[in-house]
Amino acid sequence: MASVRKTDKRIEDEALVETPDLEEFIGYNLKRAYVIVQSDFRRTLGEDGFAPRVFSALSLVVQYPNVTSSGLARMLGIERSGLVAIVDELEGRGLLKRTNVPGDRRVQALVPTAKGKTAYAEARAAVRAHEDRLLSNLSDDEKATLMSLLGKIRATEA
Amino acid sequence: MASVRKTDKRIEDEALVETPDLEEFIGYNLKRAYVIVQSDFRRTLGEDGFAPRVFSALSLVVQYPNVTSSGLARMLGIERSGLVAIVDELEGRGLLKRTNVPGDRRVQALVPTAKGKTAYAEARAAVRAHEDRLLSNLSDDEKATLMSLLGKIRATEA
DNA sequence: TATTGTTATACTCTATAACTATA
DNA sequence: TATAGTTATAGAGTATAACAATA
Repeated sequence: MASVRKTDKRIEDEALVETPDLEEFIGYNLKRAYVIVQSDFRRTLGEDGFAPRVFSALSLVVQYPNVTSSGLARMLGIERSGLVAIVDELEGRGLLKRTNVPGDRRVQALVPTAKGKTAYAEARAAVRAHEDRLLSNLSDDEKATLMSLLGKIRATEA
Repeated sequence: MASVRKTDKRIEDEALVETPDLEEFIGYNLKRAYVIVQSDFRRTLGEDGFAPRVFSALSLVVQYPNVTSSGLARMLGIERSGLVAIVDELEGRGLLKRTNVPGDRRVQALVPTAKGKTAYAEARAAVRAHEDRLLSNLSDDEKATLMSLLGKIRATEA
């Protein structure tokens, strides 16, 4: 039964190690924290809500109208082949349109629709609410410090 | 050509937005930072090195000898079915052994081999070197602050 | 030659559900 | 009934390589 386990050899061994090595690594802590935030994001936005990467893409399209898929890929730090499914989903939902660019027929400018702008404003509010609620045990100062330190890590990127 | 792009409409639009909404979200910054650290981890440990989750599992097996797969799953926050491939790899490399536990024949205690302990010590040193190098633009104080803030996020977990 | 968007493909990580052998 | 380990399976997310159209 379960109560026996609390006193058996395996758990006694655990008690001998105060802090596992693992907890000393930034990478491990970063991942565990990221998983928590991401899964709360998905839970909050729900089945029919945006996945994080789709939300990110929509955000950039609304803020940078006429951005291209390749531009989006660069900003998001992923390969441009990965943008196809994301843009397909957003276009399929009627939130943006692929439009031709006069002067370069290779390129498709991504333009948010009115519906897309509205949907983004609502989703942004939902995401803000999710982070405010989930991270309510961090003060505004702590959040700002965290952002700044994460920014320092991001600044190491090649 | 590329130089034209710097003055076309798409990039002019970008200049109008100082800071994209995206950058205000903890989740987004957490993910970007995590991707950087994780990919440097993999690059540093190399083709035949441990993947992050395999390193994590080995670390816990070395520090908690006789831990079970289910125990590992709980500590790592993943489903126990996911441990099978990880433990298979570590056992296949001769770094741990699945051993029977007298008194409960359902359970397999995971015991690190001598080779496993050595391999872990070396990998741990490599991971520490990777983080020290990658995060050299953060002071020790900043790293400690970051850990503490990530710990606050982890503390929100159900 | 180089770039854009795209397709095909594969790999990693993870989850869910069900099975078996035990308890 | 419940738990440990396992299998089968599926779904994200991502990458690489190649292609057609265009520059």
